[in-house]
Amino acid sequence: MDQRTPTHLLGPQRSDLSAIADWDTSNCPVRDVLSQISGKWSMLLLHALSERPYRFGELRRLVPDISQRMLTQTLRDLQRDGYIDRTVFPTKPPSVEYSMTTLGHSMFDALSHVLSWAGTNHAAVRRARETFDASPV
Amino acid sequence: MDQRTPTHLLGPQRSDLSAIADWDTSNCPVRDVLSQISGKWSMLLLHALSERPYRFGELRRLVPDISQRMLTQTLRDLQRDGYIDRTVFPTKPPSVEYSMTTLGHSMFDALSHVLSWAGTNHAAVRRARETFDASPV
DNA sequence: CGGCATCCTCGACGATACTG
DNA sequence: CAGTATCGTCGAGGATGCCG
Repeated sequence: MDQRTPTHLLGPQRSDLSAIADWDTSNCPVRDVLSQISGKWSMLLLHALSERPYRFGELRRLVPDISQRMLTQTLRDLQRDGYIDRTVFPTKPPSVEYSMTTLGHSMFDALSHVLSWAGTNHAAVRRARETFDASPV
Repeated sequence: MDQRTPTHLLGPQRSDLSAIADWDTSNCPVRDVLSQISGKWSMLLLHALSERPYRFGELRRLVPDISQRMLTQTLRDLQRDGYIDRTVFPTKPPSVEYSMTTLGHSMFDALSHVLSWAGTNHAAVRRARETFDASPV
């Protein structure tokens, strides 16, 4: 095969690129999963909830520039995919707590590789960008 | 701190969530990097090029449902960020080869953790989704 | 062959107001 | 407090045609 560790972008068991063709979002596992966590706020919320559970209002204050429409919707999507749990406490007024599931934690662990890469190599990317923009070859 | 390996979503050296506030795309390293590779076609092309270099037309045939406008643009963006190289051979008619850089390979290695997670856990996510949709609590 | 220029669609996301 | 409903914007991406 190949020694480059290029993984299952395709299917679980195929590593050839012969049939990339028919992979729209609906039948490609990778795109199906990633399309949900690549939203504007998903990673921010996942990061927060990876530390400890938060209530709706707490998350709002943590991320002041998120509209509450998107906060609601993003949390719902993350819950739908099984990454976070939503617990309602029948207090008065009601309070709702969001917490990360086991599935969510395992996903975030994988994601953290990319996040830390980004933190480490951000400068290199910015330099590459500047170089490229300087000489529009 | 914390033992959960939640990484530098924030800044290079801070692991508190106290100031998530002022992180728009422009001053958050993670979002700055990820916004470029989370495009519709970026990962597909990165995956292909992680195996071997390809020419423009080859990539078109590999991914038939990409418009050639987006192929050009995505390749340009990846080149701009330093992930791939663009080599023009002055043949007649001209041919252009795209190949992954060292930076690109190191980034793709980090990304591969997420890709393989997606491949492994796609079924679990789909099940969670069905369960959620079944009972709109 | 490997593009670039133009026009258009459509869905993600924002702003605002109202509710149990 | 934790949402839902409605309307509006804006840009990613698609379709088509031309060029060195």
